[in-house]
Amino acid sequence: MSTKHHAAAGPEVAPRGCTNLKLRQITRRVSRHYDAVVAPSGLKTTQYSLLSHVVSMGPVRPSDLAATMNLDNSTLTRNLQPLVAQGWVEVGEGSDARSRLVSITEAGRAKRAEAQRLWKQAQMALNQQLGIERVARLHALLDECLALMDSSDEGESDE
Amino acid sequence: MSTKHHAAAGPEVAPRGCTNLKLRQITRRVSRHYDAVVAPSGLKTTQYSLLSHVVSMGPVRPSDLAATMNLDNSTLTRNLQPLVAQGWVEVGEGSDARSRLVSITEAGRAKRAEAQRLWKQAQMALNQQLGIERVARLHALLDECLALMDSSDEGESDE
DNA sequence: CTTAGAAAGTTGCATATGCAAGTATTGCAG
DNA sequence: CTGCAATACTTGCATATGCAACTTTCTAAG
Repeated sequence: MSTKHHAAAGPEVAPRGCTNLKLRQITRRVSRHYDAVVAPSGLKTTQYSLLSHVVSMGPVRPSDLAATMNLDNSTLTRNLQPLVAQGWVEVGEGSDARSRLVSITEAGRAKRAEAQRLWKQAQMALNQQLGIERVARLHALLDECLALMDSSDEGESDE
Repeated sequence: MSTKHHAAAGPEVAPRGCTNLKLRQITRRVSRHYDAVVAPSGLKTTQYSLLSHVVSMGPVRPSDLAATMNLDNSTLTRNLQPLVAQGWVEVGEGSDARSRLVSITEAGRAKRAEAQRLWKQAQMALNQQLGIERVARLHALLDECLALMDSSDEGESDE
């Protein structure tokens, strides 16, 4: 026997190809699709996601926002800038002098609602193209993977 | 009927959440992992992928390389630059005066082999973390999605 | 009070990514 | 030969992304 145990239906064949490459490819594809559909609102989809998180998380500390979105703090700092420049979010003072609080503005809330309609179109078009059942399976699988990676990374570092 | 066909077990519940967001999140996570493992070779994983494609596609036209990798031509042009600067690939003249041909150098081939060992470690660590069976399912699903998006985009444009 | 560390963000540097517009070339109709 | 359209890249512009190093503040010892 080659690898080790295996139940009736699951021979443990190592998956072929590079997971990272496949993910990057499909992500580029999918992002281009969403970006094209959402573009009329003046938002990139990355900005739409960020704006949505600011809405749902209320006034929030940058580091919490970054952690939730799986973004590096420095990336978050910079991704906020175009949104601030457009007046869609505000970065105010936090509890300390070192902290900040990110919050949505009225204009931001409106822009987000506008973009949300377009987002929905993009999502529905994708569901159509891939088949709703397949998209559902994809979501489930991605959620599982994300959860597994989160739990593993908890006690990392070197020790 | 609502959408169309469906087998016994598939009630067509619209998937929740944003496919694009989920993909981007997991891709960031996974890329950071691969990048960390492959870093000692001096390559980012994007560069490793590109180098690998140049190896396997032999001397190749930039636009074919870009198409295969699902990259915009302009992105490809620029992604090649660091590799050229390091002497890992060469961009020579093509059949015409406007075309080019991208090819691997000896140093590039060696570097790719070096990075491949690290890549394999990264992939195995991921298989371990997520479970090999889940990774296999993910690959299969991503391949399906990519194929469906490819076929749909064929005759796009406006007409 | 003073000071070494921890905590929270920001900056410098390098790459990745795509769209629109620009540059060269080539192929073709007239 | 001319000129226009198609081809094949490249550039300009803006954003996204992360790591390492830096700045400012706060906290806890002494």
